[in-house]
Amino acid sequence: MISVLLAEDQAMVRGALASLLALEGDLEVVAEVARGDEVLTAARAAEPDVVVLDIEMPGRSGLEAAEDLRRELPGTRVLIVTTFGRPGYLRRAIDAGACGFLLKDAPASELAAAIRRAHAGEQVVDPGLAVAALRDGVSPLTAREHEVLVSARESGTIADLAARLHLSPGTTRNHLSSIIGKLGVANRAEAVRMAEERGWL
Amino acid sequence: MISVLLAEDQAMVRGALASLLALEGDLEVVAEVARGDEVLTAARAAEPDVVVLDIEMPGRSGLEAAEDLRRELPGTRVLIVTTFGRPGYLRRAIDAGACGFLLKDAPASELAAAIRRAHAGEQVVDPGLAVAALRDGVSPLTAREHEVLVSARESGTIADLAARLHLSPGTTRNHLSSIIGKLGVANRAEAVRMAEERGWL
DNA sequence: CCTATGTCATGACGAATGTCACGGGCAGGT
DNA sequence: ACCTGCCCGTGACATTCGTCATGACATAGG
Repeated sequence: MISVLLAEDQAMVRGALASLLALEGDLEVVAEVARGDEVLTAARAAEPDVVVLDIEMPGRSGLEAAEDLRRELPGTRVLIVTTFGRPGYLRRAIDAGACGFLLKDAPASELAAAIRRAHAGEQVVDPGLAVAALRDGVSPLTAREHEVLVSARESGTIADLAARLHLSPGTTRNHLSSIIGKLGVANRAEAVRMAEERGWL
Repeated sequence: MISVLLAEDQAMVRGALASLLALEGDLEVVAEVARGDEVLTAARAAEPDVVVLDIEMPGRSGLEAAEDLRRELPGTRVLIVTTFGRPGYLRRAIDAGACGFLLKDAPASELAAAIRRAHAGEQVVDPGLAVAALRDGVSPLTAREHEVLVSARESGTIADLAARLHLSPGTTRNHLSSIIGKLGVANRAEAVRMAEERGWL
């Protein structure tokens, strides 16, 4: 019997996945959470064999939760299941110690199969996504540039951005210019879009 | 016995929802599709009582598919189930003749309940979302402005945008200026963000 | 018929943006 | 000690962007 912790923010999807797994004789959903920051405590309490993590969740992303688990509960296997086939997500998932990376585009039957393989210690990764991750490489941005771009996503003018980052406007523009150059785009708007779709945000 | 057509692009979610509905004794999933442009033909073939539509789908959005169904198969009940609680989505869903509007944030048990109520001829709408739709009102943009904003979402500079729309750069800027004014924002980037989160895209 | 509204266009103005050159400070590695 | 890379800042420059005034044309309504 393989015990499973399910972390997924959308209640309807979570419930549906649970009922899907309930059909399998050898799987048992022992806990469900809706937020990334509830994963660790729930995992401590339920001691599941495998944790299935969505990425986009309130509180804490699935990738961060995966790091928590590796640090605090190294025995548990982690399986990332997400909507978005962002190459950067896959890379970060592997860096965070995940055993597998599955897309919600995959047929429903694959979830149970992936859980079994993860439990057996195998790595489960979508092959097409793996080559995309290799092609796009790692983010070329420095840590600071990353911060700047993240803030730039949700703040209009440069003055706002500079104020939020406690920077001079000139420095802010220099960072943005560097980002734009590295990404080979024309605007900071396009830089944000590219970084988002690559999973570099 | 209520027959259901399930339209949802993510295979895993679709399969999970199907297995969820299979647990209910009075519901039967008679067809599943992954694309919006397959809904109509599948509905003609399967003649379901209720059609459950996701909004974001390739080929044709769930909202467009709902209009098709009302026009071609007026007897079928339509239930929209979506990730995003955009007020504009709700409004457009109602305009398209949908009987219900459900969020994937809602508990899984509500799906079956909503299907039954839709089949019984009732309207199923999230109350909080309804007031939000009333508060935000309809999109203030003209048809042309709407097009401009849609294109602006995925094209960097104004010159690109003008070329794509076969417009003069000056005209393009005027349209954008008008949009920005109506939406009360500062950038076209912010205009895009606001229109997206309101469901006006 | 007149008016309001939307579309398209031009030109001009100020503000915001992206680029570049330059310099100082601070870490890590050779 | 030296070099390299990153961070922070300044100032100047050209381009882009948002705004405004203005005008032409078409359509729909009173």
